[in-house]
Amino acid sequence: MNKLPTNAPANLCLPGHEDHEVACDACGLYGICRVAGLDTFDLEQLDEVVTRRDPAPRGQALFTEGEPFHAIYAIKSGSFKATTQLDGDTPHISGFYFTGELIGLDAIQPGRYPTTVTALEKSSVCRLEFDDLNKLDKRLPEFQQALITALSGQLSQLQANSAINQQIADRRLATFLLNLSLRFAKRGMPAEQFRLSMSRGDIGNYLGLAVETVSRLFSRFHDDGVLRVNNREVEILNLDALQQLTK
Amino acid sequence: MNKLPTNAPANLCLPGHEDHEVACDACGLYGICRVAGLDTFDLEQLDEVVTRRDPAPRGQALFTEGEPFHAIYAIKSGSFKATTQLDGDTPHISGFYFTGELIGLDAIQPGRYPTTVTALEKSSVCRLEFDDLNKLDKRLPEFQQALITALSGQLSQLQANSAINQQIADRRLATFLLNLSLRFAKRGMPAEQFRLSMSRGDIGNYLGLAVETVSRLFSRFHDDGVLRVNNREVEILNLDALQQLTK
DNA sequence: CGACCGATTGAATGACATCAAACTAGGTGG
DNA sequence: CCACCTAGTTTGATGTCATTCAATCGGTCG
Repeated sequence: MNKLPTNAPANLCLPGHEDHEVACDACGLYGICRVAGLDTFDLEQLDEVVTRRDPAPRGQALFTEGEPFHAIYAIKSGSFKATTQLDGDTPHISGFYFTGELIGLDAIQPGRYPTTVTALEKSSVCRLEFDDLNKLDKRLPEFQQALITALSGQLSQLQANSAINQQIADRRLATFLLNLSLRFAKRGMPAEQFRLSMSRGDIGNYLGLAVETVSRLFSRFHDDGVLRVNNREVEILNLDALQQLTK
Repeated sequence: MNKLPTNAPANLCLPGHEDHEVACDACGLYGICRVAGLDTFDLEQLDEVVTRRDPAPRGQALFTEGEPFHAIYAIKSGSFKATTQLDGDTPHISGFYFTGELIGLDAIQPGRYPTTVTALEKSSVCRLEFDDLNKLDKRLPEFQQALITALSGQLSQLQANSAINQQIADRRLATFLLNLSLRFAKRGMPAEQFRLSMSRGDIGNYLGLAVETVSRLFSRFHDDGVLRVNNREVEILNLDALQQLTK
């Protein structure tokens, strides 16, 4: 199996028309776009496979749980949450997606989207229609290799995050914050200062903690000098201490 | 992209030399073996890509955390646990693998195995060496498609299992047991009666609960008529009640 | 400016961890 | 084959920590 070069020459595949957008070479679809022939600035070929959508406002759903799979998405700007409505109960948040990350890979095999994915803020995405992939023809193996890379990466990241099952609330929130920090850094954003696009309620739901507990933990981390927290603005002041909490 | 037929004609790829082994058409590697040309009983071609290993005794490691990725494995018989040794702390169990399932898919992208995987009982595996895949040549796209299917399936299953983060212990254990039941059923084994190959300690570690709590829950489920529990032997008596507990 | 939603903080209840001890099963060696 | 030993499991009593209920504060939008 051919290995995909991890550091290929940077090349824009689509011009950004929005501020704070991730450049294509820092995007989870990059390897895929590149393979699809989108690294040459040929808009005609481009439109056949990847389409750029109008920005989605906060709360808008990209797709809904149970909907037939048709496309995967890459986030150009903004962020999303994935929820499952297990029966008539309150929905459960199974994950968050940020700028540069891929959405929908977990829908390929089941053939249906297992979650509803909604925008946490005004967000824009690139959309890769799966039915159009036959147009790739000879480049299919390369494309598949890029897809396998992305899939395996998501799988390992999800596994690594399973320490979040730990019983102590400190540990869960610390793990969560470090995970966010790592993902931001991976896309070239500051690792130690960021804005949470999700509410305390969302964080609590995701971590299996009460809203009040999350709030209290933020306050305690703040008082202990680990974080500087101002509403949704977070700055990591003591990285070591935060990492120590995850152990 | 070509769709892989989900119900292909059954064909053994390797003769079982051990009791209780899963048949190849119920194995996670089946789609992959089939594509690799192993559905014809050609042992010479077979040996180039998939190798059958001697049964591993309980406690033996298939590979170790951090080891360079070289192969994926399919379980012919037995079961395994995946652990991460986060720093010098006690190891954390991130998942279990059972007969017919694939191990190592999460190592492709990082290029290293993110966990140590050890046998919970005497177990045998088929091993697919990744370096040998160039021998597949023209069948590579088919193989890749099978791999993508397997990866996406694992990803969606892992996501679906995230409800295990919920705070109530009842819910966690019920979710865990139903997940096991589903996975056994998928391989043609009885869904309502099975033997746990892992200890109470392992279950507690995985779910983020104390051993004593796990034991108490089993006792309570037993007393409530939801389960019949005798040491590691489990029988689900009231499926509805168990499903109700997960909500 | 007032209403509403999200975030914070306090006090009381309840659930799970911890400590401790008895019991069981499986395996080993005499 | 049996006695023993060890690891695993179960059960009880106590303490701790997170949830729950409740009230207040702050920011945003109409």
